[in-house]
Parts: sequence; C-alpha cells; structure tokens
Amino acid sequence: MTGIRQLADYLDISIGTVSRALNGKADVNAETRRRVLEAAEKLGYVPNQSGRSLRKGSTGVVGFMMQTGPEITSQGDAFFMSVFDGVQTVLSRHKLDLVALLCSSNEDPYAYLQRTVARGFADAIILSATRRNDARFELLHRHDIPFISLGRSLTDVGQPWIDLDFEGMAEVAIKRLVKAGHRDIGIIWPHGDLNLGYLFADRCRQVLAEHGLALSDDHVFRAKPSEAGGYAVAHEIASRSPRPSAIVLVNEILVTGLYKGLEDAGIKPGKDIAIIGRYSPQAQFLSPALTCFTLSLRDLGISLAEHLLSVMPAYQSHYVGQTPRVVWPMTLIEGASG
Amino acid sequence: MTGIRQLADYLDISIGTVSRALNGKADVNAETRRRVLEAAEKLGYVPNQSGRSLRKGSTGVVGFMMQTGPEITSQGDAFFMSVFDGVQTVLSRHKLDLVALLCSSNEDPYAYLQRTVARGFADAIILSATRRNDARFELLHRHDIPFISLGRSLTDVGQPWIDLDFEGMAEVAIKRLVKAGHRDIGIIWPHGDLNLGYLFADRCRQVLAEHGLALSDDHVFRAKPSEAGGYAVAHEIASRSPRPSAIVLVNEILVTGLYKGLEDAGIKPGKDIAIIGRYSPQAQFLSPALTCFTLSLRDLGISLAEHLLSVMPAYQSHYVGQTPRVVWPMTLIEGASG
DNA sequence: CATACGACCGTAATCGTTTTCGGAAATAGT
DNA sequence: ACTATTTCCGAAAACGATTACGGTCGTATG
Repeated sequence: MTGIRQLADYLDISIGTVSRALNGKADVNAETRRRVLEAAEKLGYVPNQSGRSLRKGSTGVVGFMMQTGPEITSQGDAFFMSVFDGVQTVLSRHKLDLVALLCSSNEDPYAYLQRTVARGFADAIILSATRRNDARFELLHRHDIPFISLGRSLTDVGQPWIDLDFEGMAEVAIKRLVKAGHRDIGIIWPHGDLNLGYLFADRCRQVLAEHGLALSDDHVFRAKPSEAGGYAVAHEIASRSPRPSAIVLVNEILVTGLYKGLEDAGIKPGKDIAIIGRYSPQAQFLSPALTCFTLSLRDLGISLAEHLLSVMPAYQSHYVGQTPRVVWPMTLIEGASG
Repeated sequence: MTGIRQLADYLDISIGTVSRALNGKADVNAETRRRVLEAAEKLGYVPNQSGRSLRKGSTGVVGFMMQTGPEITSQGDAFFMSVFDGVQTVLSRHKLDLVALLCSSNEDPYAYLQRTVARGFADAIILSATRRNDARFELLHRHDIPFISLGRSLTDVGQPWIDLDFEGMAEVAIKRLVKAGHRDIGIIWPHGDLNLGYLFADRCRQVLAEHGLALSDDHVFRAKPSEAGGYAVAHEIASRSPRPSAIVLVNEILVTGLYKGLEDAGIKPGKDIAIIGRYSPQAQFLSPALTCFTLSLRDLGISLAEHLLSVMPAYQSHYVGQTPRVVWPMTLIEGASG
C-alpha cells in the first residue's frame, strides 16, 4: 500500500505539501502540484479512507438503508437500482459515494441504524420503506445526521422527504373507474405498517365518498407484498359476494400473482374485473396489459440526492431553500386492464 | 458523539482499560469490565469506525459489488436480497457487516473497484455478474484482497467462486425436451459478455450433439436481459422458419416479455412451443406456469459467506480447506410450459 | 525478610490523513 | 538599504481507537 508518506519520500517533500497539492489547496507552487499529481498517478496513490475520515470527521459516503430478505417490503429490485442510478449521478459530482446499508431481516432496523450512525459510517442517510410511525427519524434527528426519506410518515421531526403521489394516484384511478361505470370498487392494501398504505386507502375512501360511493370494509383486501400474496388475495376477492367490479392496488409486485389467481378462479382481468395498479417492468407484458401509474425513477433519484445535499452543511451552499417535501407525481399508462 | 474518552472520564479510568474491557482482552478486573460494559450501554457508546479501522488496518466490512441502473445485468427482483440475507447470517456471527458497493452505470466497474479497494473501504469483496474475461479478479488478487465471486470466469487467479450449475441445467433441460420428442430446440443467450451465457450455450450444444441433434446458429437467439428483451426476441423466434419447437433460456427476467411476445405472434407457450427457464417469484404465476430451475438463494448466500471467510486470514481458522469452487445445483420445478 | 510473580491499570506510541502555524526565501515598496 | 508583503513549504498537532510497555500494588515462595 502506498500512502502519503511514501509519496512524500519519493518526491522528497513533506507530507503536508503533498496533501495540499492533492486537495487543491492554496499555498503550493504550480510546478510542485504538477509533480505531485503526476507521482500520485504513477504510484497509484489513493488516500486511505480511515485516515482521511478520522481527521475530517466525515466519510464521503452516503448510505441508503434497506432491508434484506426474500420478502421485499415495498418495491422490487429494479426499482431501487434505477433510483440509485439517479442518486449517484448527483452525488458523484460532489465526490460522494453511495452504498446500500443492508439490514438483515433478523436484526431490528432501529438498532441497526443506531449502530451504523454511531460508528460514523456515513455522512448522510437515505431512508426508505417508511412506516406509519417511524422511530428512525427521531434517531437520526437526535444524532443530527443529515438525511432524507423516500416516503412519508406520521413521525415528524422536520425532516425532508420525497414520496410518490399515492393520493393523486388514488384519485385518478377511482375517478377513472367511476367514470367507466364502476360502483363497487375494492382496493388492495399491502400488509405491514408502511405509511403509503394508509395514504392510499384514506384517499380512495374519500374520493369514493365524493361520488356518493362507499368503500365497504369487505372490499379492503390485505395482502402480503409478493407474488404469492397477490395470488392469495385473488381468492379472497373471488369469494366475496357481491364481488367488486374493479380493484385498485398500490403495490407493483402483487399483480402477477393477482392475475393468475383471478384467472384460476374463472375471473378474467380487464373483462370480468378491472384492475389499476403501479408500473413495473412486467406491467405491459401481462395479458391484458396493466393500466398503471408510472414515474421516472432516475429523476426521482436525482431529486432525492439534490434535496439530501441541501440539508448537508458541507454542501448546502449549492442547494438552498426550505425543507424539501416533495410529492412526486405519477402518470397514467392506459393498458387494457381497467 | 460519545467516544472512548468520554466513557473513560465518566468512569474515571483510562481509555486503555476501557478499550481492553470492551474488546474482551485480558488484564482487566472482572468488576471493572462489568462497569465499563454497563456504562457503554448506558451512554450508547459505539466505537468510531474510522479510528478503529485506522488502527487495526481492517474495517469489519464486507462489500458486495453490484452495478446500478435500469438494466439489471443478470438477475432480477428478489434474487440479491435473498442472497444477502444468507450472507449476513454468517457474517453477523463474526461481527462483520455487509454493504452493497454500488457502481454507477456510467462509471467503469474496474475503475470503481480499484478506487474502492485502494481506499481500504472493505476487508473483503464479493463479486457478481462475472464476465467471460474479468479483470477485476486480477485487480483484487494483485492487491491481496480476500474475495469470492458469485460466478465463474475464464480469468483465473486461483480465486474461490461459487456458481450456479448452468451446465447441469442445460443438460437436464435439453434431455427433458428431447425425451418429449422435440428435435428442433432453440436457446436464448442474454446479451453481453457474462460468462454464464457461454457455459450454458456450449453445454446445450454439446448435449444436443450427444443426441445426434445440432444447434443451428439460426436458433441461438440473443436478447437483452429484460422484459422488453424477451418481448423482442419472441418476434425473432416467431419469424424463423423452421421455427424451434422448444426454447431453453437461462435468464429469469426475460420470460414475462417472452410469453407476451409469443402470444402476440399467435404462438401459445406450452402448447405451440415448449419453454424451460429459471425460477423467479413470478414463474409459477405465469400462464402456463413456467417449467424452471430453482435453488435456495439463502443457502447460496450462506455458502458464499462461509467460503469467503475461509480466505480471510483473520477468520480462516474456522473454515479450513482448499480453494472453494462450488458448482451449485439447481432443481427442476415441473410447470406446464415444457 | 527479601525476592519473585501475577493481577491490574495508566502512559504513550501508533495508524494515515488534514490543517494550522510559523518560518524561510523571494519579491515589492519606500 | 531596510521593511513589508507575498509565496511556498515543513513541522507538528490533531482525529479516535488499539496495544505494547512499564509501573504499582498485593500475595506467595524461598
């Protein structure tokens, strides 16, 4: 390993000058700087992360916290990978790196986050899969760690967040179905305590009421956010009488299983029952193609990163403004399912 | 932030003793150790990552390298999340943490890895999406970083690897189809330079030859590893004459698009054309259910971690043996597609 | 009683980097 | 010619942890 000391010895100058040269500080001769840069390139010098961050008190790393395990809590892999890509295009301009902080399924997320921030692993955190009440916000706020969340929560410590417009989606979807003549609309509410479920269900109920329709408890279906969950809930739907003539769902992963389950019960999606959901890469390749709501995940990632930077003291000069709270719009793709 | 110094002041002892107590070293009174542990718990002390790893020369972090971006290179959905979960169950027993090192789609993976290891970010690396020739192996070998790869490569620096048994899959699939009477079998080879494509295609060709059958170049279809890629390749398949009566594919993501594309071309999967592929959470919810090869991703992760530990000097006492090279078996799930 | 030894703890060096401070040399100003 | 100012660089102090080393007790052994 070639450190700054080897580099300094090689050039026969002091480590202080080398450091200043590499970091673009003043007080170093142009010619000297050139020599240092050249030698660093030649010897393949890269500053040691631990030494640097110990001294600077910051790591240059932004962490995106997510939970591992077979049951994805809210989104699929492709979802995050696209968001990550957007986040990185912004962060890389500031020489920040993004890593995914992986919380094991058998560790408490709160404890994991506590351990991780106390270690000083990352300068800033991006949270996802926000719950109805989410103590992680208070933790990060208490430790004064810059963070942003992809998702809202009832817990409010003045944190910035960006969230998909589940309420707008509910509104457009319900109105579309009502206009098409549906009077008996059901919704699928993914299991668990994710906040988005509440937002979505509440707004659905509200919009239905505006049209003089009620959302009977009998037509609020709970399902695990997985293909198998979709399959299972299809049989519940099939067994209801009266059976809803349309279904709106907020989770993207459920839909393949849902289609299959309905078909197995002799109910043809798009014909016997209307379905409106969320876009996923498969959505347009189902039969019938899913009518769904989509968004640019990359742009979402970009926005996430920019707003995160705005709450990081060392970078906020670039992005000023009040606490960012963005409800990200989604657009409807007309399929053949509803 | 409460550091070791605050802890020592609080207990009115020296930082040396505190450190020894926390790390289970000798030379510390049982009663003192108890008090230290108690105070650490109470004050929420967690050793600073930078300070510790600077001194120790190791970080306690294992990195899993993967590339971000909308086009997943080889696997989809819950694949990685399940593998991660297995990896972590092993690593956590040794107080090691797993993070995903995210290489942006517009950064060269080799350069990214170089930067990351030179910084001393992780003690060990897990590679995935291995290419036919993969310079990353040489890089890690040169820097003497312990690593393992999920996937083989022609590049050989004596590294350990675990890979799915794509050759076994090819063999079982081809034999099954031949036995069912198929004489004109095509394969889908995902675009790119991933090594698994070569392994799979070569073995298919070989097994066909053993049965006196040839794999015409006309029936080797290249496709982007995505739903859209599956849809596109379906039209190519449909346009061939003679058209293959069966298709074997090694990528799990393609299949939804493939089904749809074939149907749009008036070809019914499982009826007009047999299809055998890889398991994914959707596979059993397609119509007809996909005949596919599956494995326990969690167990794969566990094995990956154990073999990684065996090449990490600080841990290898627990797992001895020669360089591990595991061809991971897959089992057939009989669906209705082929 | 003197010596040896073990148990326990504090001191200080160390890891690799950044950054402050002061000094030397060169240049400019009078 | 003397002072003031600028330019450049080296010395050294941090950052927070681990750990080698030595010192102070108390107890056991001869």
